[in-house]
Amino acid sequence: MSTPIDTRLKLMQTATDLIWESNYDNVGIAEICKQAGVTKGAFYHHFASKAELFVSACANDWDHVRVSMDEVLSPRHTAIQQLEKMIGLMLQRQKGSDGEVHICGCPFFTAGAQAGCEEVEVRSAARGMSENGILYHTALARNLQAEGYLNRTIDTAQTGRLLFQFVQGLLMHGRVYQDFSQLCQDLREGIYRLLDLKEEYRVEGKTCCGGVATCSCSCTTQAVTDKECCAEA
Amino acid sequence: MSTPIDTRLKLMQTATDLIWESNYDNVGIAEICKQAGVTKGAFYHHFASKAELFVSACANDWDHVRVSMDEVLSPRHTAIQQLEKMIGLMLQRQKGSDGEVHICGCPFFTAGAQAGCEEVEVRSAARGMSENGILYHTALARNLQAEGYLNRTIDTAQTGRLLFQFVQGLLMHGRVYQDFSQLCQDLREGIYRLLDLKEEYRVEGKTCCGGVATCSCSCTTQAVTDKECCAEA
DNA sequence: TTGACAACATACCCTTCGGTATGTACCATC
DNA sequence: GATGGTACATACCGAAGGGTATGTTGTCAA
Repeated sequence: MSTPIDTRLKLMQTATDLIWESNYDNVGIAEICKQAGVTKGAFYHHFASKAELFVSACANDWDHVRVSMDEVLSPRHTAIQQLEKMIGLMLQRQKGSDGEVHICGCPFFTAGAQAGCEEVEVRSAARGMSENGILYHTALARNLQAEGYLNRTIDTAQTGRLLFQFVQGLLMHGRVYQDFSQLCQDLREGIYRLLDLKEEYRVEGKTCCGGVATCSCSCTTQAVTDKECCAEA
Repeated sequence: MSTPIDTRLKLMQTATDLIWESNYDNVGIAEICKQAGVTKGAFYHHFASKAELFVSACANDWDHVRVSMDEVLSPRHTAIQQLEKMIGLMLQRQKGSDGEVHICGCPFFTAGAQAGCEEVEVRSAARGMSENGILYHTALARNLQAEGYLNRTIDTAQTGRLLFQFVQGLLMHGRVYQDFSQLCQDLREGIYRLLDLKEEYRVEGKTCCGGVATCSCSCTTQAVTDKECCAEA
């Protein structure tokens, strides 16, 4: 027997999944309810509106992502390890729970861009997610800078923005083309260039995730370097 | 008295404007007709569906943009002039006809990302627009490489993709934050880093378009360098 | 003059969607 | 065992959206 908490979580999770694969406007409450196996009555018992569901789903998703991100940026790792882990995390997110690759970008950022000029709550939530992302990218840039991995002194706040913006554009592009191999290569190359990472710390993207549509390697959050990640190759 | 061609053009132009400021799903045929000053009967006389209008509007918009882009990449200009002109063109596009700044990104790329997994015609048209954009960015990278403006030898096709993806991500971000000054700075800095442009050819973004919400300088397609652009400052 | 066709205009249809109103099963508390 | 609140389920509503059916007007060739 499911508890009210279960129902609420199931709705948020289902909404995240469906919106991720499509978009906020395209996903109806009816479909969310159907996929979640609950009725509209249950939905409106837990959420005042579709927008409120979205905001809650954002918060819920971020709660999970934040844990991974905090682990990635843990002081236990060197900055270069943090970078590799961050890249692994981004790629990992584009895989479904079944391991199949489906590049959908970030569900909430995408939705924020989608929502046009209306629905302030939705835009505000998406904006908050962006700010979170930029914060972590900025911290990563700062760490890399401090530990001497970069060729020149950079404005870390700006670099955080540049990294975030690039990654979002990349994922949007990947969403259209669904070429995971190219995504892997471009992600690495773009990040390296935006950071101006010293040559000796760069890893050739081509050696990793060389599959065309599905990725057979294990770029999980556990992977530290590309070589470790693709140790079996 | 307006001709049928006028009506058709007006519908495409209005659709472009409205979709640019909102998104494909959010803009209804009724509103497009209302803004264009025609009736639904006229609309469906010229277009079989909303999707067909979108595809036609894409083609129409690209016809205009292509002319500017060809001028920018004309062999009459040095590669560094081409780069500066390209940057100017991108920023120029974020201004309305009244000169007021409203960062909306690229209407068609955005729509492509928005359309979720449905509406193949729309996705296909948006994809075509991306390919056009990448083509021109690749050519620019090739020219810069050939004329010795870059620090290292790069894969120009990949660099074209990276530039395009970054710019799209940047504009999406700008769409949310509407900070034109930051957009100018980040656009320059990101492009310079992705290209690894030699230091002496880099222009400080801060000196240009320093306004917060509105840009008083004349970063038109005519501007060649930042200094020329902001000559009056 | 008339037939035909392009170029609309008006009214209407059907589906979908977000949201609501109301009913009900269950469970704890007094 | 009556009461009340939580957690739903069912049925329904009004608006909006894409699309259609049909009527009207102007033009032009035969």
